[in-house]
Amino acid sequence: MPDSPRSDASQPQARPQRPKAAKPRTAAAVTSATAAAAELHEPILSWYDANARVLPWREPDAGAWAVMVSEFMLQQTPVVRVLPVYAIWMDRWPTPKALAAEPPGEAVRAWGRLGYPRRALRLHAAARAITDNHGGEVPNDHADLLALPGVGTYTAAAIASFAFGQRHAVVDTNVRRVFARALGGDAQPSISPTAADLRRAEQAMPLDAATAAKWAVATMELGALICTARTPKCGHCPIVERCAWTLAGRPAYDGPPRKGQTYDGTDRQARGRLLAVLRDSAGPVGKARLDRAWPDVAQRERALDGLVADGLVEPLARSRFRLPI
DNA sequence: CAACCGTGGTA
DNA sequence: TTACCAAGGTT
Repeated sequence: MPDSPRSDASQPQARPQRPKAAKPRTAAAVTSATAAAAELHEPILSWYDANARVLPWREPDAGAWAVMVSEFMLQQTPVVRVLPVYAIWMDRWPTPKALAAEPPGEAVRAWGRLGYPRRALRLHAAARAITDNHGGEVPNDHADLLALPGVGTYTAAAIASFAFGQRHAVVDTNVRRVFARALGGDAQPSISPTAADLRRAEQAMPLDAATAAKWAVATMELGALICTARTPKCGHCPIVERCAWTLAGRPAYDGPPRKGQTYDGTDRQARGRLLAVLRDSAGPVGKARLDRAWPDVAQRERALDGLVADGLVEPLARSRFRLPI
């Protein structure tokens, strides 16, 4: 069932071949990296048992759809803001079929102010794909998951791991940061995910599928609660004694500057304002209403065109607009 | 592959 | 107050 490469140190010859020509690595180096990571397993798994947050999508009876919905909502959005929207969403659409039966605009409306509303559109499209191609059941195969709209490397691995107990490297920003510090000795991970991040996570995984699945959620939780980006709570960290960054004296971040994302006055903000008008209106809206939502004409038109092109807004006759049906 | 895509909380 | 950050994906 698990389709991730196995790293069986007892059989160096059987090292998984990597089609994309990674740097050649000796069996000894692989064994060494795996062994170092293995010492982190017990402390992190025990810490998770004692400190995991109670979240609705982690309940034993939550199901794969619950996991999938939560993963979409949690893409770039904090847990506390997801919780209320998630509850309403699951109450209204407890299955992929239920969501698939509604127009995409209803998904966009229910998405509320979670941000990145294209995620709502993609989740709706994924629900229809699941209904059409998978009998209404969230697929358990990694490749099938990856083929769904809005499901990338991380989300496919997360659903396969959290919902189906499979062995996959689940590499999000939390995990990248935990490993960058504990194994790499760096204050922060690289700006964007790298192949090295994935390789490191694969080597660090426990071999047993069930343990690997728990390891995946545990390392994420550690990054979310203890090994945080700004002021990590190293005093409460279960692996502080083995953390390469701590052992190095916690040197400051010295990499390239992180891209500061401004928001005020951007097209993104303009799109958000326009879409908010449509979300808050039961039916179609006249152009004049949208004109009032953003002062700059050129930017407003560009934003509206973009929303229409993305399928988030549907143009009607006589300069009227609505959420897509 | 760099740029784009929302929103709100916090140090 | 400004800047950074939050369970990424797509083009």
